[in-house]
Amino acid sequence: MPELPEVETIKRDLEKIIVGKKIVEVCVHHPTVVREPTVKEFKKGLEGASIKNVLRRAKVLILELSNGKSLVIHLKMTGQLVYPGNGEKPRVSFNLSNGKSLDFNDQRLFAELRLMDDWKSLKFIQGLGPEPFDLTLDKFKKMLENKRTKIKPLLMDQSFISGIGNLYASEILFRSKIHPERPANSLSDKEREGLFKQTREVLNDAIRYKGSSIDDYVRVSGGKGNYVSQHKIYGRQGLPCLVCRTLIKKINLGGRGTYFCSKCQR
DNA sequence: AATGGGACCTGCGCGC
DNA sequence: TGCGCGCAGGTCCCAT
Repeated sequence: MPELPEVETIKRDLEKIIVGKKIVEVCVHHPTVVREPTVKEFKKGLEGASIKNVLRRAKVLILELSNGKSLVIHLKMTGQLVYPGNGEKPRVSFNLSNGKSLDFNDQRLFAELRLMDDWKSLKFIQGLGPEPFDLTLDKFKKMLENKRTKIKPLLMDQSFISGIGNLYASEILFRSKIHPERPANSLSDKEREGLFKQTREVLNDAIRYKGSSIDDYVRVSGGKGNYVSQHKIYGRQGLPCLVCRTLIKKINLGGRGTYFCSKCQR
């Protein structure tokens, strides 16, 4: 579930809290989440290092360490980073020199932790499309040309544009008044411009509200993100559209729940 | 090339 | 009350 706004929120929270702190001990309670290298090497490479810098690329968090290595964290759907640890048994805990711990939780064990020499060499990172905020309108328009794919799965395609997932794709398309099944290359100039604008606006607003706390997403403090109060379409199937009162539909698109208003979105 | 499905997981809510 | 099932979605992988 954590998409760009949630991961960006965690990044900004972490930046304030853990930069400059030293990791004294790493406890791996569930080895499944450590994907690279071995658990032993993972611990060895982290213990004694301090955190120099926190970065975000797409939905991925990167903690750059004083020893030149990087801790790469993909939260997937249910991953959480909580500081200070709240006593619930985490999958992995990073004990810091101040006696507190940064806890990594992940109910469904989809998340991935990696300790790497060069995070940019990770295949997933290499395959990523541009960050939404790095794009210009012209570039974005060109990207949509010759794409016959349905627009919603395309927005969620990380090799096309990075950071947008199921929730924000629905919100962006509703506000752009574009039907999620429209072929990308069928969008008019005006629609492409609107889509570009709404993409930035929705993601920016969501960051301002500190993300959407549905399912497992919490901030590093354990607090919630408040963008759910601004949702107009996601999760509202059967309820009246906030603009025209038409009942909101839910369909399956690319295996994902897709919410839209059949009157507002054409 | 694009699309569809299954796999990975677990907890929750639903129907019976 | 309890059980089994489907669903939730990020990403990879395979088949068509």
